[in-house]
Amino acid sequence: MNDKDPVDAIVEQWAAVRPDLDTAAMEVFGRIFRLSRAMGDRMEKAYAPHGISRGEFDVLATLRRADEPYTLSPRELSATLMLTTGGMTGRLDKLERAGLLRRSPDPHDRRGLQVTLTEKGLALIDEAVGSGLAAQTAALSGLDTEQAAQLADLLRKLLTSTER
Amino acid sequence: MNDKDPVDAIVEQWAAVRPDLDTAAMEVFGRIFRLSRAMGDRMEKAYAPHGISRGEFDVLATLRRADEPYTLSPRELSATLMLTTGGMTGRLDKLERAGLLRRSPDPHDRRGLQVTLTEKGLALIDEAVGSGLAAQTAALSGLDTEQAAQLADLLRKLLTSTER
DNA sequence: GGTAACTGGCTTAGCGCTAAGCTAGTTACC
DNA sequence: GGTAACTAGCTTAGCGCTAAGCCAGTTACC
Repeated sequence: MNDKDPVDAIVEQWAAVRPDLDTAAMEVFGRIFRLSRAMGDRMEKAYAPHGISRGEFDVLATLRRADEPYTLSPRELSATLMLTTGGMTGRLDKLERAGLLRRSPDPHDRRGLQVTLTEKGLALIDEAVGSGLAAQTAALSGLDTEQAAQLADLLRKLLTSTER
Repeated sequence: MNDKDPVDAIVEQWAAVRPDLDTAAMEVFGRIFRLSRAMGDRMEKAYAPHGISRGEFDVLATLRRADEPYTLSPRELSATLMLTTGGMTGRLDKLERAGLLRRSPDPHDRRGLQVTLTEKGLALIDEAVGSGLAAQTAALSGLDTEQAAQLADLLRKLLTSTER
């Protein structure tokens, strides 16, 4: 079963002091937690040279995926990024100050805003997304193509079954 | 290939606006990020009835796994939990105030401390760990035993190849 | 045995988030 | 057409973390 990893060590410790526990699920989620944290740190480092944080990347990337004219409302952004509106206000403030996006009034609803990528924001995200994907691809290189596909499939199954 | 999930949707959007990008690694890490966040929220809810947060659970669980006499130094705790010493000071303060652990001087090193689980802390963690594992087991129930084992194996491989 | 480098735990400032509440503007309904 | 319920975005207080720096105590080395 390959080398032991930190999660195996924890599972063994539990087995020693609490042999009654069923730790099977920990073998999956314990690793997901650790991978998420480790990879999150790497993404942060991958984006840092572009002058943005991971959270800010997510905002720019969401606008980029919206395609021309790269416009969404703060509400749409906070919904897709699972962020409170207060948190989104802060991110937009920083990105607007950096000249990467622009807030303008929504012509159809005077309560609302339109958030649009600037030229500078578009150029930056188009570079940064490459750095991020490269970091992820490198981290995945320990698995061959078939294993990676199998892993993605199992994770999709777990995600859809969990999100309900 | 099963149902589409949110990560599939994002991958498709990227393919539409930036068909040059290789998004294969995103299929793995995008799901790991989402699962980690969703499951993290659930763990928080699983521990809340016991009056502790997830971070506090981790401290108590690490002491519990240390076995009798359930004692470690703040330094050891912050190292295994990948936390700065400042962050650990805060967690220990809260848990000590709640009577779940005790700080006492290290007899061999007057700079150091020994952190020990109290009776109350031991009783609490022994209950809470069951709630946490139950939540994880429930979340994993969408996969059969073989799929779960296969997923755990692939994640172990990814984790060990990544942590270097 | 005295000094320099290091280590353990704590404190502080700063960051990014949430939860709750606010105001301005919109929708539904009688 | 007037009121009640709702919605968009922002503000504030509070939380938990990190990074940096501090002091007391320990180790290494000449």
